[in-house]
Amino acid sequence: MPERTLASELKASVGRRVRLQGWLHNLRKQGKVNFLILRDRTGFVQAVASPGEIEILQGLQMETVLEIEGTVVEAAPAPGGFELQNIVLKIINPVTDVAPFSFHQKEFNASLPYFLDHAAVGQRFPRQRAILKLAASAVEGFRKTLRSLGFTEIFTPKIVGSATESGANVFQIDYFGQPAYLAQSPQFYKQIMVGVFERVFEVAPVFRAEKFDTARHVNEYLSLDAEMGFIENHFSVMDAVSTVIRGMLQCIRENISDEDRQLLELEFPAIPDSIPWIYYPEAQEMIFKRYGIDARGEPDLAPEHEKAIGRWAKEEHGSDFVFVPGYPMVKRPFYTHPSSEDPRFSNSFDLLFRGMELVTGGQRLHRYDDYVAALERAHYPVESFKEYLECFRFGMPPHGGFAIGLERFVAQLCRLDNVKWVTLFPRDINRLRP
RNA sequence: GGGGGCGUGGUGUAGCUGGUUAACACGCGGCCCUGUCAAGGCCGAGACCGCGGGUUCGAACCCCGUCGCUCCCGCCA
Repeated sequence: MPERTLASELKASVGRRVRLQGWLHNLRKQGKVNFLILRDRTGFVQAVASPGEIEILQGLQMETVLEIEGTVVEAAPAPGGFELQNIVLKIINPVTDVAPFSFHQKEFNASLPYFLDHAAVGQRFPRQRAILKLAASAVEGFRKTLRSLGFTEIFTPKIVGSATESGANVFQIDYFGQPAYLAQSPQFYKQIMVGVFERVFEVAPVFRAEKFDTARHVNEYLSLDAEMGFIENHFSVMDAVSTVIRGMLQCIRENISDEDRQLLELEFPAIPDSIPWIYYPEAQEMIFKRYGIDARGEPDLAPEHEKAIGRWAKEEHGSDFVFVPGYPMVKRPFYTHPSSEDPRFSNSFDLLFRGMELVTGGQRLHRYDDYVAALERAHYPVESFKEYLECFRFGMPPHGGFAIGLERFVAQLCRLDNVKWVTLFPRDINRLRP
């Protein structure tokens, strides 16, 4: 009995008797000649069968797990040019119920809520597999690029004793009788680790107890975090972000198959050698003058403003990405480093991707006294940040970092209308399962 | 915390200026077909139109309530 052959290896096995295993993806019965499509992790294989050869499938449904033994034949009319003939089928695990989806349909005709209810099966859709594979490549690119820049990967706790930023928006849990929280961000830990490795990154979920129900929020998402020491200012961090984004796109480009690329109708984004940037107040002036949207003086950008800035970047600079540095301090967390020119504004930035906020980053405070002052200004008790602040008493270099929302990156890249298509089993305001 | 939209066979939708056999596509079952590839053709099963109440001679279609889903704003990745 030959070893298992994969769909992708068919070409190399012409003329040989092979054995494939996978799922019954489709069965086109047409009398004397029938076509059976088997799906495995590498793709699809067509097998030609006589009525007698598929008799065993009587009463069975799609997604039945099968073994097909057959002879590989080069056949011009077969998809891909190769197919199996003279087959012998063996049922590995029969399916008798009708699946909630028909995966072989060209059109993806499932609504998001129905899809999510049946995501345990729905993720088998070729389109979903393509999305998830792309997400994996994005993360691989993130890791690869940062490692090449001298960053060390770290793993920080997700159960924490105090809230990172405001105290609101955290999930509280019962930790052996005392209150604990799910980490909203690895912020403190990655800063601490700058004192150890200078440059660190982490790929991990973060938890946000925000009661939002929008196409771009989920309550648990994958945050691609990085933090680096010995920087000049936030522009040093922006340079790193540019390199990382480019590395992620490059890795996706290298790994994606032509089939997946077509399936997703993937359009690689326009990313010039230097990603354009526009200062926060200038961005507000610009969208007022250019698009008549008045957000001047407002401390934050609304989605509408981000879309306008994204449009401007595309029209003026041919870029799907645009940095907006210089957000007002009032809207940024206490550890944010103020601008040396105007302390009302910060050395922090957002990166917009096709008009959506994708990355937030910036320079952090690095002197102990500055932290104490910042915490007092924000009316936070210094005491509860004591352990976090300890590292700043023993020498921290000027540093900064950023966080990329993976789901948003992939959703924007694939032009999906909701990040939940990208999130394997999304946790949202009213969905805790599957 | 505010605001909008939707809720029709298993799925995705049409019907919604009220009129009584609720339509289409996919899926499902049967039959036909020796080259399909979103196979095709014919036949068939399957929804009393989220739920409750109201208006009316008559409601999937109008009104009220309720539940569910979804999206937007606040926030943010």
